Amino acid sequence: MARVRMADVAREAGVSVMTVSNVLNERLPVNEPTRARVMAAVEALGYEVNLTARHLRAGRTDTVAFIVPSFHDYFGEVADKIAPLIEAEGRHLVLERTSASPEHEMAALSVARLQFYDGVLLSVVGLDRDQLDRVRTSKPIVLLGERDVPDRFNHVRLANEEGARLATAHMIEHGSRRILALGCTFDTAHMMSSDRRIGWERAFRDAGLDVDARYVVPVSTYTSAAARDALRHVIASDLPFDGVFAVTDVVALGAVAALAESGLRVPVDVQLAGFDNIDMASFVPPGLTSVDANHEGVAETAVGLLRRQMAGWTGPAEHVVTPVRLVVRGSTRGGA
Amino acid sequence: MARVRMADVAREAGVSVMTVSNVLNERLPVNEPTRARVMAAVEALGYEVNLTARHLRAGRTDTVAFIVPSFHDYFGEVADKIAPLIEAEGRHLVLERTSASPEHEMAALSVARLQFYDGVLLSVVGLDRDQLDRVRTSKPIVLLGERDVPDRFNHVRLANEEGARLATAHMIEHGSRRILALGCTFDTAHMMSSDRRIGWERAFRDAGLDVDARYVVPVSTYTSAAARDALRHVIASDLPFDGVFAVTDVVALGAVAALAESGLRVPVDVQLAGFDNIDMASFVPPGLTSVDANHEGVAETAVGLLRRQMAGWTGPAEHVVTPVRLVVRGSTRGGA
DNA sequence: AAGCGGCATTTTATCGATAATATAACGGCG
DNA sequence: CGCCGTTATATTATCGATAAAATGCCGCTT
Repeated sequence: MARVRMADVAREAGVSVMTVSNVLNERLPVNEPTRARVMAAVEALGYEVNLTARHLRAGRTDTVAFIVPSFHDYFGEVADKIAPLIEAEGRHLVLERTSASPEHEMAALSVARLQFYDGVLLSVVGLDRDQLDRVRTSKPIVLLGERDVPDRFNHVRLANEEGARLATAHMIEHGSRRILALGCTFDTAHMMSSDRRIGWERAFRDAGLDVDARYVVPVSTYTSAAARDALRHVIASDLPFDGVFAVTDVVALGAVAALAESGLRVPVDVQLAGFDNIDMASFVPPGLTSVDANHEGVAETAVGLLRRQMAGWTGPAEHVVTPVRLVVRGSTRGGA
Repeated sequence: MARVRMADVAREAGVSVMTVSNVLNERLPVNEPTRARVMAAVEALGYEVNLTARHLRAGRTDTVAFIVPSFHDYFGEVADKIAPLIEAEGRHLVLERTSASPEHEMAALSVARLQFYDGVLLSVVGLDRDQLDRVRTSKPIVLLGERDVPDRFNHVRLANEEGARLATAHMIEHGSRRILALGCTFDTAHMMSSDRRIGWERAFRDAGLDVDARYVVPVSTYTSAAARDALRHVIASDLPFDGVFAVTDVVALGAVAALAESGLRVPVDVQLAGFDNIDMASFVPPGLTSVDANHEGVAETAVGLLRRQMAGWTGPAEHVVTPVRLVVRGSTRGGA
């Protein structure tokens, strides 16, 4: 592969290896004629630095990893927002995935893997506070996601509860009284969906209405297919409902399918709102009302914290909750 | 970071560094008592191997890169299919992105970056045959995508023309005569959209119908937003149409939005078919007829070719065209 | 009892770069 | 004219592992 070594360039240019290194890294000044000879040799031989050797010696990779549960949908979109921010600093971004399993997440955080990167952004889904606490590394890390995390980690998360409250309150305001919390759960092991359930509950309480636990409908996975199946069951069960708060837009899309096949009209018979405001939300008729998770803001905040850590900041970690806002579209009655 | 070195473990266990290495890599046999002492020392010190040093010495990273134009939608989904196949072999998969620019793609193929990986899967979008021909490396590489590539590279691509033909013929068969080719182009610089245009044309010819170039409607980017805008223009222009073949499902989703806002009913007034069969396609009412690009098959074929190359195969490269099939749903009249 | 083969372990050399330190060349100044 | 501080380049040591060769030890053969 990198058949040409720095030593070959040095020989070709009639200088020492260090001079070549100095020319390429602009560390120590090199006289112009020498410099030109070195550059010519580099060109002639097609030399490219061995990044692995540099890494071993210099301890730097100029690479940041974004470790996600899976590559598609939400995380792919966020990754596309993060990439330019990292590249603007002259670093590379690579994605790794964990399959959302705690073992894989721990493996990704193993000292061994971390060595490859100057910094790591980790979307935590499976690990709990204790497991995270066991991660001992001085590597710059910023955690993303809804789990509870140890104080010493920088952490960026969404205002889940507030977002769910906003969406639910909006549907209550426009006449719904029996709103399913699709994909929500009472299981506090999954913070995202239980936080959003709490927001859904609060909207009811705030409106002076009762909360009915039967309206919390979990899904087996956060996919459209599982959501569609879960909602089909509800429809078949005769539990009456006139609104659906879906825990994510992907789940909401499953709901759209189940509602359509049962002849339930959106938003006339059933109002529907999702969470994340992924691209798709504006295009699925009649437009999906969704809580904008502010990907861009999350990306900027997280990268900012990571940058600070990589620059050597040693102050206390920050725990940022980025604000959300409701984007109203045709799937609720306030929409166009 | 990796503060604990193999030498520390060796000292703790009272053996040489090589013995530790042999225990961990199971290269040479080690007596059980010694082996146990080493393992105990590893545990006690929390040692983890320095992968960078191993890479430098052993020339192996056990990591494969999938280099994509962008992280979201199609590529994210394919990546999720590829990951388990790579992991099944005990390797890691990482994603890098190129922003679809030729410079970035070349940079990704630079000798320097390639060193990090044992093999590379590259989705080619921007590079032409000549540029690819300039890539000189013996690193295992498999190219994915619709560009024309030099013979020496393994290459997997979809049956674009056939897929477009299938979708268009299906709509003709069910009564459409004026079918837009949304997102298609006459510009042969973009093979994917021109190949699909050719398939669209062939369906017309096969049916004994004339091809009208006005029905080829390009989009500025392959996004739903651009597609919606392009279709709005067509609707406003009074060019009559009764079918839309969208060059991708994402483009089709934009079409769904434009049709819905103009009150055009799918499939009664306008039939619609997309390409890729992404997850979303089954859930957007009334279900999007789409050409199944057979992600799974593409992933398996590509990984198979890569595996063979990484195992040392030196025979001629293969150029595989994976078959496609039409998945009929409610957006065309043959559907449920 | 000397010699030899096999196994467990250690020694040595190396992967390809960079940080720190050393040396050579040169010009200015008293 | 010789001493000294700069500047340019070269040497040396090192990052942390692994491949290959060397050593030491044991029992077994003859």
